[in-house]
Amino acid sequence: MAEDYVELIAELVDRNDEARPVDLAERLGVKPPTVTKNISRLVRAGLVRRERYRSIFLTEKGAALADACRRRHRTVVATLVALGVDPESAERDAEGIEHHVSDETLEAFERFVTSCNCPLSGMKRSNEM
Amino acid sequence: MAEDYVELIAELVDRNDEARPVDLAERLGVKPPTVTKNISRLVRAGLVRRERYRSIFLTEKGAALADACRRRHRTVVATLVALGVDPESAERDAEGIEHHVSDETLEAFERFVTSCNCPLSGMKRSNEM
DNA sequence: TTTGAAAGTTAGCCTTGACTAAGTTTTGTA
DNA sequence: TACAAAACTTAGTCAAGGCTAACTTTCAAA
Repeated sequence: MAEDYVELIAELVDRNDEARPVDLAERLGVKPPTVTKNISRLVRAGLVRRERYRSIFLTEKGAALADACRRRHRTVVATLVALGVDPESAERDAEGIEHHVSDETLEAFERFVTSCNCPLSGMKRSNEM
Repeated sequence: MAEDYVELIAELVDRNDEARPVDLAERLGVKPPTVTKNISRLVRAGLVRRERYRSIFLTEKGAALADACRRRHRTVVATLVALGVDPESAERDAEGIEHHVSDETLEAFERFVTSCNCPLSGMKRSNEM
């Protein structure tokens, strides 16, 4: 849960200079009270800071986690695409897959996408039957 | 949850001709009461049948789900290995990843592992730097 | 054949992550 | 500037999935 939240908060702050609970709720497909409750957990975990009725921002620790998550997310998406998955499905599946990718597997993914010199469509052509 | 259970029940029945709660608990890393409760949910879902104090077996519906899960599991593991992940990590990561692999992504994985004619070590050699 | 240990179940509790309903604060606009 | 709508929070509920403690059933060995 924490990973999805900090990843999205980082994205929203990048884009809008703030992360509002209402936008988090919309993007995560949950209702605002759920966001309030989960943000409280992230505050307790030292990942975000917040003032009541105000937007949410990452702490340094939260920002570090978000960076790692976003990097891993991009690697998973790139790997799926390189394997021939269309970008929309890749994006959707990566959302779930990324939380189960160990450091070791992530490194293998990185080696793989780096070794294909075709950043977006990947090895598609050479893997098709 | 259901997928992990039916997959494991199928494996245990294959190996021992029955799936005992105590073995399920051990393999899933949970306590026996947790298994009892979850098996009740699977009975409600029509995936397994059970008599009190007896072993657990899959219904036809459960067996079909188990087959699909085991096939998908093998494909995910094979894909990770082909990507250069060592077999132990691949097995571990697949356990979590498999639940987030859509049909479309699964097909891409199948095309990929089929296109490498090296079933176990995969494209490792050609992907190494 | 009895009996004790192993296996299984029940009851009750906890946390997580979702929800609705209802209240409070903020904010844009008339 | 006042006030209605939007945003946010609080309170209370629920299901899933975990646990321990305590009870019942099964089974094997003496």
